[in-house]
Order: sequence, then structure tokens, then C-alpha cells
Amino acid sequence: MPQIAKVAVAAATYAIDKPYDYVVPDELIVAVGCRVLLPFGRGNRISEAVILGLRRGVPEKPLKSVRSVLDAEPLITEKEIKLALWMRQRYFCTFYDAIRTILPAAVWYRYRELWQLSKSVDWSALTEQEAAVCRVLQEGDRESDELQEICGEEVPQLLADLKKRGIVSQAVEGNRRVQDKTVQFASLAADGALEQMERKKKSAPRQYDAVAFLHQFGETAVHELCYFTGVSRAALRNLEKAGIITLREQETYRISTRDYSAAAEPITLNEEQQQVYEQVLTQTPEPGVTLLQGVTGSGKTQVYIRLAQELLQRGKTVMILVPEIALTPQMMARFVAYFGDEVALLHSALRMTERYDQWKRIRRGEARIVLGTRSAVFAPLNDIGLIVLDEEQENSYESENSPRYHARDIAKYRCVQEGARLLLGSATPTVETAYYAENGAYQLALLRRRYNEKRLPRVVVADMRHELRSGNMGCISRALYEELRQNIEHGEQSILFLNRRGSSRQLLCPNCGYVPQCPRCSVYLTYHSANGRMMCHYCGHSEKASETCPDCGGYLKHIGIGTQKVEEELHELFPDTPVLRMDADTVGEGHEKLLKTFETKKIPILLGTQMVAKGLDFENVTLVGVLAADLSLYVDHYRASERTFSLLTQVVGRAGRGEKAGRAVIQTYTPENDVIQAAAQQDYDHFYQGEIRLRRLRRDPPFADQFMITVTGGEEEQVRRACREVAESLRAAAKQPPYAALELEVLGPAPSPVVKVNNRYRYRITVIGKNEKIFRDLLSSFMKEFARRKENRHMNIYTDCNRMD
DNA sequence: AGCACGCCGACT
DNA sequence: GTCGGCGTGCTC
Repeated sequence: MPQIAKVAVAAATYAIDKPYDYVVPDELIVAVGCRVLLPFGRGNRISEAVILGLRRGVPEKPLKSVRSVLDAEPLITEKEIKLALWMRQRYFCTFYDAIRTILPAAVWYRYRELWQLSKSVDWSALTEQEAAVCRVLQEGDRESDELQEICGEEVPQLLADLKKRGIVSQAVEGNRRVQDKTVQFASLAADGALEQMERKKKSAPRQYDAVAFLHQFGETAVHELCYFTGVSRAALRNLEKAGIITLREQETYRISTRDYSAAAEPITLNEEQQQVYEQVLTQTPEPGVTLLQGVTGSGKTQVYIRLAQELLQRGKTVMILVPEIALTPQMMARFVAYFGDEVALLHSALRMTERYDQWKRIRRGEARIVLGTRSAVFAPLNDIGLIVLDEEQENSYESENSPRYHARDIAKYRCVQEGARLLLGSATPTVETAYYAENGAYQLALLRRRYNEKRLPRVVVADMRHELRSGNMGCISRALYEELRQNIEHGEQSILFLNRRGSSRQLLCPNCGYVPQCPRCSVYLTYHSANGRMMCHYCGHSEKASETCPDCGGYLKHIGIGTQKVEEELHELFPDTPVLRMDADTVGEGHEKLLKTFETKKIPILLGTQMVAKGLDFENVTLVGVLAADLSLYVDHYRASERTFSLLTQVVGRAGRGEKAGRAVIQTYTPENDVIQAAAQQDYDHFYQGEIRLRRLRRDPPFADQFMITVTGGEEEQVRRACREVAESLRAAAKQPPYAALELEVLGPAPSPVVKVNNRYRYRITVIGKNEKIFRDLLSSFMKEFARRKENRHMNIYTDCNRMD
């Protein structure tokens, strides 16, 4: 009975992605998790595939055969296959999209389609152009693009023609991006080797020296042997041929060992930290989630390190995930100091080779603790005891390309599979996480005290409406001006933060604080300057932007300022004071360097966007100003409040980390806004209570999930039409059993915030409902149906859930 | 997506 | 009668 393999095929698109059966010829040795090459589709193009299962049996219908095997050993573990299948149905992607995300880029093959000339060619039957192409191919196989460059634009037609006549054919060549690195070692072949060399001491002194060296020091890496004795590699090969020495290849790791010179002082936890540590430790044998809510500076990292030490001792492995920015050299240094070779660092700056070698170390169990960013959540650890997700509210945990996985979801999945505990750390957790902690689905651990009992900064909320009324048209309020002046006088430093995110703009009444809302969606409308209208990106509602406020008749103002404008204003206000600007324009010089300048040269004012909000810790900074707190608040996204609160809290926390007391000024047009009030008081609970009420009202997460179906294509009208059709049939389906029970809400279609990207138009539908399998399957069937329809050719559809931005 | 198959019009 | 255009439907 022939062996039959169930495979996942790389060439399969979402609509046709399912397990396919192939016969495995007896001479091929395969296992589950090996990659193979096989013919797929009508044209039998060669595609890569992964073996998902094997059985012996008689096929019911004739099957195609696997052509060749790429991996002698299984590359993909059963666990990883399971995870890929889970991701496939959770993120609406193909199996291959998922598995490519799980394994490092270095293991994947790059394929080239080469044209080759048949053995016998009747040159007299060729046209001049055809002959030219064939002459090039005579020298060697070529890619279509290369041929086109040499022989001109007509190459594709010529090749198709020649192929039909059997004069040329196509072959696929695959190359692995990265090879395993090996180092050659030399050792003496026999005991008497040195004596044997004695007689050649005169004629071949260097060879003699090399053998003497090996005799004295034993096996040595060839490059070292050459360095110390001056012997050449060729000479060593001769010695090997003569049977005097043996050469051996040994795999090595390309892992840079930067010198992190941090001392591994024993960690002493304060009373509160110790309590949390013990609490989490007792929970750890039970799979589940713990939220560690600790104010900035409460020493969460200390607790992580102690937990990791303890779990490693118990034979478990540990994964610690941090958002991009937090993986600073200091953090890495600390982990290397405490865990040495046992820790694998996986950050975004790694070269492909180093990432690959770290991956191998982890897989082999040589590294038992992983410290890394988002993609490190796929690190092939076994026996995981604990996964820590530090600053779990950070956007960077969500992948920006498809599949748009969230590290928290993957971590949760892995914890369930491994029976491990997930520890979510944050000062300002996402509302969903706080909700689950409140209702008991997650455990809660609290760190209330700031390290060294530092006091929180004094916060002033500056009312910009008031400024406007009293004739101050600039972006610096009187209060902030006064504080800045004092700081400059005292030689203390200030950070000004401009929360500019995305280019979408809002209208706002500076008189009464009115912000136009969508009548159907309870989100804020976005102003489009192109057509002078305000639009809702959920349901597509649009209305002409009015110039005046419907409540009080005041003139509406656009919120939206840039760092340059602020910089100019600062120069006018403080003519002799240097200002350091840090944003996307100036960051080219490297922001580490900029920050260093700020610190060492004691520049009085640092003005910047997002990047100044995080991870900065300067002794001499005693004042922080948030220039326009509203900018991120009135954005049409359910996470706007949460993000604003988190950002304001972080920024305010930057003030006064040294000995001196800190102050913060938050400028806003809506000082009565609950989110801003809560942030000013650094009161998460207050924020949460208000926000969870609104979320329940609006059916925002965690009460329901937001699926966004996006259709893209080159012709706007077509995209809009197709999107409308999907929305209509979804609405119809949502009313029918069994879906009616899910209480789905279908909104849209509406244009995406940026309608045209790369000459493709994007429209989207928002579907609100609980993220359950039956709901996902419904959406999946719609996506497949969409792809099957021929009128939807040249258009694309994709879906994601609860996007962070 | 990518490819062959087949139906129809134009040209040898 | 045959070549090649594109519309159609399938991928073990």
C-alpha cells in the first residue's frame, strides 16, 4: 500500500487552502513536519508544502506524487502545526501564512524560476529574436527577468512560444536564505603523529609547528591554528591526506556577545514586591492569566527576574516579552548578568543569521529563558512555566502585517497548551484586561508603591479654550509658559510632548468643547479636507462640515499642530534658550544620540512626539508638558480613550524621577473630560470605571469584538460595489438562524481612513459580535465566496479583529 | 493566483 | 479548416 501524505500547500490561496492528499514515492523518506516539493494545480507548477499527516492506504482517486523532500528531519513540530492551524482560523490566513510567521525567516527557501534550453534544438526553425534568447540560455539557465533585460520586452511571448514547441522548459531552483555555520577543527590523527613529523622538521617547519601545537593543546579551531603557527589551510589539508591530522566540521552559533557589564547583584524585593512574587508563584502551576498592575517605577522587572530564576530552578522555561522600545541595552544587560548563556535575546535589530542561531539554541533547550519583542512569542521553548508580557497595553504587540496576530493572544494560546501562566504587566492595562481581572477571569496582583517612595508629580490642567478667549493664539498656555520659565531659570530640564498620531483630523468648538459625532455610531467624525466633509469610518456616514458649533454658535477649530510650529513659538517666547526637537524628521541621526545630547549637554527643552513618551529616565527633568492632550482623544477608534490615558500617564510619570519634585502641565480644550481628569490624578480606577460603562453601552471590547472586513482593488467603484454586496448579504445572513442568536451588527461599507494606498482603493465593513468559532466560520465562508466570484478578480478581501489602531 | 480547456471569430 | 482571443472553473 502506498504512503499517502496530507499536506498544506504554499501555493494555495485562502479560498482553496485545505489539506491535500499526495502519494509519497517509496524512495522518499518523510515525516510529519518535513517540507516537500510537489506539483500543484492544472499547470503542475512546483510548490512547497508541509506534511501534516501520513498514512498508508489505497487512494480513492488518482493522486499526484510528492516530487522531493526538503528536510531530512522534521523542521516543524506537531505543536507548531497545531498553532498554525489555530492561527489560520483565528486570523483568516492560510496555513502557510501562519507557519511563515511562526518560524524564522532564515529557514525558508527562496525560489527562482529558471528557463533552460532543451538538449536538441533545431536552430534553423528559429526566428532571429528566438535564436538570440536561445543563445543566452546556451550559456546557462536564466530567470525571465534577466532574459528580458538582455533580449528586450518581447521575451515573455517568445518564451511562451518556445515552451509550446518544446524548445525551452522551466525549472524551479530553491535556495535557503541562511546556512548553518560551521567551524573546522583540527586534531592529531594518532598518538605518534609528532614523532612521524620529526623528519620533516627541516623541510616543512610550519607543518611541524602546527602538529606540535596540536600535540600540546589538543583539538584546535583551524583558524586559530593558522593564526598561531602560520600554517596554511592547504598545508593542513595535506597533513590530513597524509593521515597525520584529522579535520572535523563543527556547527557554531553566530551570536554576538556584546559585553554587558552589569553586575548581577542579588535581588532584594521590598515587602510589596515579595508579596506579589509569592502570589504569582503559587498561581504558576495552574494555567491561567494574572494581571500585575503596578504603577510606573514600582519595580515590575525585579519581580519578573525573581520569578524567572525560581522557575528555571524548577526545570521550567520562561519567556519575557517587552514592547520594542523597552528592550534597551540596560534591560538586556540585566538579563545577561542574571542568566548568562541561558538567556536568548530576540530583538528587532538582530541579523537574520543571529536570529536563526538563537532560534536553534532555544529549540535545542540550550537557552531556557527568552527575552524578546513581539515575534519572540513564537520562540520554540518547551516546558514553559511562565510567559510575561510587559506593558501589555502597547500597540507594538500587534503585528502590522498579515497575519495580524497579537502577541497576547498567541501567548495565551501557548500557555493553555503548555499549562503555563501568563503574566500581564502594566501600569495602565487595556480595558479588556482590567475587566477580566475585575470579574475574576484573570487573577490580579498589585504594586501600588513607587520605588524609593517617590512622590507623583503635581499636575496642572491648562484650559486652552480660556487661553484662546484671552487672546493667546499659540500652543503654549500661560501656565506652561510660567513653569518653563522657572525651569530655565533654575537650570532644570523640561520635556514637551506633542501627541501627534496619524493624520486624521477632528473639529472642535473651542468655546464649549463640542466635538461632532456620528449620529449612528457614537464615534467622532473625521474631517476630510479634500471634500470639506466630516465622515464616519465605521458606517460611512458623511455630512458637510459646518463652520460653527451647533450648540453655542462658536467657530469650530481644527485640532492638528506640528512640532515645527511649536518650535518656532518656543523660540519667540524664549529667544536664548536652545530647544532639541525629536520627531520623524530629526530622528534620522539616531534618537539614542539625540537623547544623549539632551542629557549630557543639559539642553533646557526637549520637544518631541511619541518617542519621548516612553522609556526615558532623566534625573534633571522636572517638568513635562503635554501640548495637546485632545489630539489622540477624539479619534474615531474605540481605543482612543485608553490610549490617551495610558500616554498621559506615561508622560506625566517622566517628570521628577530624580531627587527633585516633578510637575506636569496637560493642555486641553476639554478639561472637564473624564479621561483627562483621571490622567491628571493618575487614577486608573476612575478612568476604568468610566470607560467600561461606555464600552458596555457601545458594545465595544470586551463586550463584543470588532471584525473589520476590508476589500481592496484598483477601481474605486468596483470596490465599493463589491463591498456593498458583501455587507448586504452579511446583513441578510446575520438575521437567519443560527446566526441571529449572535446578535451581529453589520456597519458600513465605509472608506478606510486612507482610501487609496498604492493605487488601490480600500473600503471596509465593521461587524460587531462575540469572537466565537461559529461567527468566524461565517466570516470565513464570506471571504471564500468573495474570492470564488469571478467578478471579484483583481480585488482582495481580508479580515482582522479588534485592531489596535 | 495561475493555468488549461473550450468556445467563438478571423484569417489562410 | 486552424489559430488564438478570452471567459470559465479547478487546484489532491
